[in-house]
Amino acid sequence: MATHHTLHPWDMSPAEAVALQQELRELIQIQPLTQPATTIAGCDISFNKFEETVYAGIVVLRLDTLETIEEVGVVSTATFPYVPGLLTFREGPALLAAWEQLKIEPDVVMFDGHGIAHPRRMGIAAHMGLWLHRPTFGCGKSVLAGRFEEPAPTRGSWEPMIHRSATVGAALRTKDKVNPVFISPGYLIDLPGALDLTLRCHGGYRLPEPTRRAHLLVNALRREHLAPS
DNA sequence: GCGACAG
DNA sequence: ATCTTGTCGC
Repeated sequence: MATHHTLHPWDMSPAEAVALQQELRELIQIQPLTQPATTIAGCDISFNKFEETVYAGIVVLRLDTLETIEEVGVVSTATFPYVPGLLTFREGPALLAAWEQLKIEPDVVMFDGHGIAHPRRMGIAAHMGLWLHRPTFGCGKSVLAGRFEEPAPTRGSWEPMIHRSATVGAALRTKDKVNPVFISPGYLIDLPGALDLTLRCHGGYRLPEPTRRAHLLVNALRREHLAPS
């Protein structure tokens, strides 16, 4: 099964988490993929409002056929609250637990959230890349940091996301006339590479298949947990 | 000081 | 994120 080494503890205050992100940002490497990817994983979390139980899931698919080749789900407990900019501290631990259950080691990982399109360049995709030692990028449904111009209405059109004079991601139209998604590299991949993979994962919906299937998986896991059959 | 603020 | 049905537009 997939493994990872301990990078840092998770039990800390929001202020300490911010300080840790400032240290970790120095480790981020944005560069073209060094190996062509064959498999891609999508990660997501689901939970009931006001409850601490979280359902984390990862779906692995082949990039050429978009066929699902593995999926794992775990039930865990979140201790950290949701704080904009500190999402990793709430969802990261559960996702790592799910990762440990994988038999396949995905070539690249897509997250529901941002990579370096973050106030401190340490969105969940960037942060998890450091833990997984693997190319990662984020596909968010809304913006956390940065500004952008509206991309043309046709699928494939995109406009850069600018934050403090730097291009940190892109607003990408994954389907004609639907709101764009926000793609940003996290680790060991660059923006062109992340955009290419996202478009290759099109299954007819606004959200790319890895993240979309992971979302369906964790919601199913949560509901069967409430109503066991 | 005020507004913004991934999931 | 989650709670939820129908409905307007392409």
